[in-house]
Amino acid sequence: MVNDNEINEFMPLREVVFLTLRKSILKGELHPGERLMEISLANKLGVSRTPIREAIRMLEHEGLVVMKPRRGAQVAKITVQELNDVLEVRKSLETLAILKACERMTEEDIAAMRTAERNFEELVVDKDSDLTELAEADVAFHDTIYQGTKNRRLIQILANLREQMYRFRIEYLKDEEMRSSLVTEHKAIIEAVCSRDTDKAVRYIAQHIDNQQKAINASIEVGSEE
Amino acid sequence: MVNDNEINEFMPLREVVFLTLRKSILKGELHPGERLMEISLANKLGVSRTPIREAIRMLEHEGLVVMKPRRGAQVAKITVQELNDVLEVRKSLETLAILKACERMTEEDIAAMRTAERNFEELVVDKDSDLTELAEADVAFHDTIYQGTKNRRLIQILANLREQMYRFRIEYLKDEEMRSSLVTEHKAIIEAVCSRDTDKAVRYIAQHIDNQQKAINASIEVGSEE
DNA sequence: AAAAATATTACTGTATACAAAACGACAGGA
DNA sequence: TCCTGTCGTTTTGTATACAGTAATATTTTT
Repeated sequence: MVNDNEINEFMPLREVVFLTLRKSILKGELHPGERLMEISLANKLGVSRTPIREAIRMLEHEGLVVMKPRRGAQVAKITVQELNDVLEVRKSLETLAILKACERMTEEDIAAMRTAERNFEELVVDKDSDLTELAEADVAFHDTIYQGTKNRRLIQILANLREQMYRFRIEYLKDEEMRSSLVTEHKAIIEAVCSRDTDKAVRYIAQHIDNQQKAINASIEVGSEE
Repeated sequence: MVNDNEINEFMPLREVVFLTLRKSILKGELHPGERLMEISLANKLGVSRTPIREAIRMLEHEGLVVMKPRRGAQVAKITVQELNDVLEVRKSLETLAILKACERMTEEDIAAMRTAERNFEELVVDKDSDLTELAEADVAFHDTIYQGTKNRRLIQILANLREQMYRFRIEYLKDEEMRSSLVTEHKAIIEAVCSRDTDKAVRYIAQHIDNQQKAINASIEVGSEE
């Protein structure tokens, strides 16, 4: 069960387990509400319970699993309410981010942003590109903006908030029309940042998030099986 | 995520250890850079290494300790840069919070806010009140505002950001004058929220944070050993 | 046959045991 | 003196053992 995504042989097992479980949750292979049982996970991943438990502590603090006392961990279920809470915070912080990015992005940062956008666009044009790949490209684009803020804490929090919604982002990326409008929005954002036009940038990013919110809320019936 | 302040009989040891260690770090009993050695902690707290390790995983994700590979955990050192990063994010989110609090606070919420403010004021008036107590009262006041937002995620993130700065908050609370100006600012905020005057509220809270930032930066020489 | 009581299982929570890496001290050689 | 290699200690990382509890199955009683 090797999941050496990008990192070396000497990573502690708890990290490997953590990354493996997180990916499984985000990709939906582990369903919300599903119990994470230590022994079976340990067997499946070929490790002992100790690294499993430590990985679960990390996932717990990341909000991807919740603990039921004496019943162990289960994959966190996200309600519409919680999703909108996240989006409310995200909108505020994305606004802060684009503002600071306008101030602080270097020429190299901007070049990286353009490149990321082109990658995303290519995948959108290509009809039969993988959804996961597409999602990652979108993530990469936004990451270039986050990096441009030069604020480590902001980068970290935004990455975490995004993660909470990953499952649903994949959902709405299925919509063909949505994808091309994403490209348009990205380009508008790039232009605003390039000309250091903070007002415009803030407006575009707000719209971008609002559109996401609408799309996500539309694509959700969900909510509330215990 | 973990906010059970009630230490009952049935709380897992990892929680007890987590709370204990966190308090020690925040109160400065464990100094930045100090190593957290599992066996000695286990002996000191009268438990085995397992709950210690799980608590450390939680502290790690909370940002209060950092892991050095194969060297274990040490108390996180915070640089001026990081502090300002945190404050930048905090300012944005405190603004969001006061805005939503204006919208959503019930009469009970407002009553709780007033009560918390009175408690804080009493401690300020009392010349020989404990600094820790004072800090907790300030925390309690702001918590009433956070609660008023009805946004769980926002509450959680703000609480975490505040925690990162706790050590320095205690520092600047030592200043006599600072304390009374805090009372004034709190009262202004309360009035703004009561009259649902979002503009005023946002202005006051921004000023409140700015003052904190100035005070903290002034009270810091620090920065950069190792 | 239904409900209550009891045994059984399965899992978590905690402690302990073991392996291997990192650090420090000391000795020997250039 | 300085380098270097080895040994012993300390400490982490991981595995396993044990205890207690919640859930489930089974038996008993009515």
